[in-house]
Amino acid sequence: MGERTPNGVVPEVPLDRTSPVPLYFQVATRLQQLIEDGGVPVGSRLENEVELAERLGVSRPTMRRAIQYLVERGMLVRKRGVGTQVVHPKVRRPVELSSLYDDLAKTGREPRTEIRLLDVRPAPDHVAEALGIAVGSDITWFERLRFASGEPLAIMHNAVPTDVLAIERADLERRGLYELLRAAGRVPRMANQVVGARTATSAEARLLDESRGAPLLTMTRTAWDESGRAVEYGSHLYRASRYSFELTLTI
Amino acid sequence: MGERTPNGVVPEVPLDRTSPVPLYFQVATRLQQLIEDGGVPVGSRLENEVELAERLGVSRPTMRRAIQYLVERGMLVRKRGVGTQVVHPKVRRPVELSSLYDDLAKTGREPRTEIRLLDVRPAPDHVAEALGIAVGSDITWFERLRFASGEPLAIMHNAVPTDVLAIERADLERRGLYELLRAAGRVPRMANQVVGARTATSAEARLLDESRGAPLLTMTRTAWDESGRAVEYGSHLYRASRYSFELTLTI
DNA sequence: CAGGACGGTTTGTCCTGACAAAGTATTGAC
DNA sequence: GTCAATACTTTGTCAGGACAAACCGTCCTG
Repeated sequence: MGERTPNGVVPEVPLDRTSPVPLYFQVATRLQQLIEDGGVPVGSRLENEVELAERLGVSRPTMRRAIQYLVERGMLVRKRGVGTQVVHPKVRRPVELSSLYDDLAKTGREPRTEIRLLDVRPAPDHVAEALGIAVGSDITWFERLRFASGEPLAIMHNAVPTDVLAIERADLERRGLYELLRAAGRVPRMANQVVGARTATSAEARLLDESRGAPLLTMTRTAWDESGRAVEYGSHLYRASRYSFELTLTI
Repeated sequence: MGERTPNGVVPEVPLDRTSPVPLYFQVATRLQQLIEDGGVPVGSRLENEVELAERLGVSRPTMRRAIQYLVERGMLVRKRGVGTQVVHPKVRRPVELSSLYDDLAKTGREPRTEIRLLDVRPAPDHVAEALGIAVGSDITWFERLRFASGEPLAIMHNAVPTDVLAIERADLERRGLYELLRAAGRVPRMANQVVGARTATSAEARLLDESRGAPLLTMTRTAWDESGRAVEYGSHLYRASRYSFELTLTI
């Protein structure tokens, strides 16, 4: 009898079938908690999905969907004929499409923004191309200086098509661009970024409180909303001494 | 009667039920082709999934799975009560976990590698921590200089645990690290990267054919295989004048 | 004419059932 | 003892059906 007993046993889970939260999600969330809290040790094998579904009182497709969800997050690995294993709970979310403002606010680093320029102008060639709009279409163009905890961190140039969102100077000072876009229902869903480096000109150095020739991280980005419409083009400069990009990749 | 006729009509698809390729994947691939070739215009709405399933001769779950696959790739967007829309076919794959060597080879830029150092040593603190192994465990440590089309491009320091893979100098000269890992069955599936910038020291500048103080892109990365085992730690330096990172993000 | 109620459309969730394919372990033959 | 055939376990794929929830447009009422 080839019984391969699993070593990661999932206790019963209280499910709420009246809740608007889908069943598969309730199961997935509970499982994720168990893994993160160490209730199901890393490297252990889960029970097979048929048993699991039966014991938790859900159908196999629902159980599969919950497991699949965690597989996509990189918490579980499945092999046909073998089983489902818990792997490396540290690395989780694929990549976050977040804004600098959000990142700073989340880590309590008091973001502040100084708007150095804001006007409506026809889109120049490279901006129009990046946004996929006609050259000369109206865009709001602005330059911001971003501070964190009182220190300058980045110079940001951005373009937003005027028919996507009318940008007010006052709003932009208090809230991040992405927050404004989200509030207007223009939620960025996809972005293409190019990250590079160069040295600071004297003008840039002065603004960023660095010396001429200091290393800067450059990032240019185009973001689209869920309907595929380009909502933002950005060309940013970060002080390399204070900022770096962190990202998690999965195949 | 509120009939909302779709404007993106999917023609019948020849499906091969004897093929080992899953049905849902055949459907998805065909659909993807149609979108990329412009057969189904961007912005158009697809027929509803029930009809589509019926016409293609598959069940609704299968049809849903095919559509879901393309939604995850960012080619389609669905809204309950509305339908499925084609969006922006340009931006596709989430992120690729590829190696510099592969990238260069693919674009025909003749990668060449010079191994400047290779030995087995106990893992120092920061490497052990990044790899999640005990301090002092044996690793293969090596420094490589990577050329593209005859010009120096990057200085790469890497560590690979000896029990993951025994690295031979000769192999490394002809093939990329990731190719070696894959060949040994240690396929990298997940990676954590931090990208920053700094200026070159004179030693680094000499190697890279730059001048002292030239901007460099820095990248440190830890990669894991599918079982969650750390297979590689890398600390790389790229000439910012010749290299930048490009990535696509989705929520 | 404005605004809410209503109905139709479309995707989302969930279930049961069945067979296929890939690994793993056991068994049996040589 | 070694190796190949076999049985078993586990995940992968697929079908068909049912109801719920969100969205859109229309109609009716005030």
